[in-house]
Amino acid sequence: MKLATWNVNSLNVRLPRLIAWLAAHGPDVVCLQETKQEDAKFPMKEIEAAGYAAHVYGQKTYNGVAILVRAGLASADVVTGLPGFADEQKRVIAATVDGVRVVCAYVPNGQSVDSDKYQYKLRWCAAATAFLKDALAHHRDLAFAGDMNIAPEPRDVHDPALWEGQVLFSPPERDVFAGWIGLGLKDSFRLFEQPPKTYSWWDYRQLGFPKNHGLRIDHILVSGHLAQRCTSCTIDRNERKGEKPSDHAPVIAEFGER
DNA sequence: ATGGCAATGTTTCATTGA
Repeated sequence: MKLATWNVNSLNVRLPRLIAWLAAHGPDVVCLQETKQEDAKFPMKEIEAAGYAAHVYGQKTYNGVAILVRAGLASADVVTGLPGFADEQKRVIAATVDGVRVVCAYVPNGQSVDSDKYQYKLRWCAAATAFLKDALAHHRDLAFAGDMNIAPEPRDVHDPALWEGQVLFSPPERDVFAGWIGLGLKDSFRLFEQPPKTYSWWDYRQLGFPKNHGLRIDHILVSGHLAQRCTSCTIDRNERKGEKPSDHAPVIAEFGER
């Protein structure tokens, strides 16, 4: 199984790139974030024509998530939102695909550590941790994939001294990520040797990408059991190039047969 | 080959992102 996560920063704008990317990579499951469109406007026909079914949980302008599943693969038990956490913002969708519980998340950005949005981020993350703990108790094979808006370690930040204490790289956020690892989840990217200075997001401004001023904030975390059959995890930085790229690159993990 | 914000919605600027 090949599973990807990609913050597309508007599915409407990124649809041509997504369709081409699906054809080029042939993933089995794709977790999308920041689709920014209501479910009624989701391009179901185009996605189906590309060979995928879709579970969607969208809203206009902000947020919105979806899980694409390659045609022929069964999926079940779709859940949206974090149970018990009332939230106007549509940030989570989960489904079981080919025996793997796939949790697709768009973690709040937080804006800055002194903002209300940062407090919301931390509350949201606490609810996510509880949700994951419960899900792990029920699913041996689980993948938690998405835009986590947290760079877990200094090596995931182009300039750790500059970013220290800032939103996306503050100690409380890193503690949240460490807590997910504490649940038994593994960062699939770190299961393998990786090129240094590999990131998943680059600011559109200030030559962020050409200077590789990036952060690794998009992740595929996997349960211990699923980690055992993980054979690769890569970030497709090519997708950050060219016409109208998202500011995020896709992350792709592959898993061997059960 | 990768380039100096982008996307959205009330536009013609404000808000958000990270």
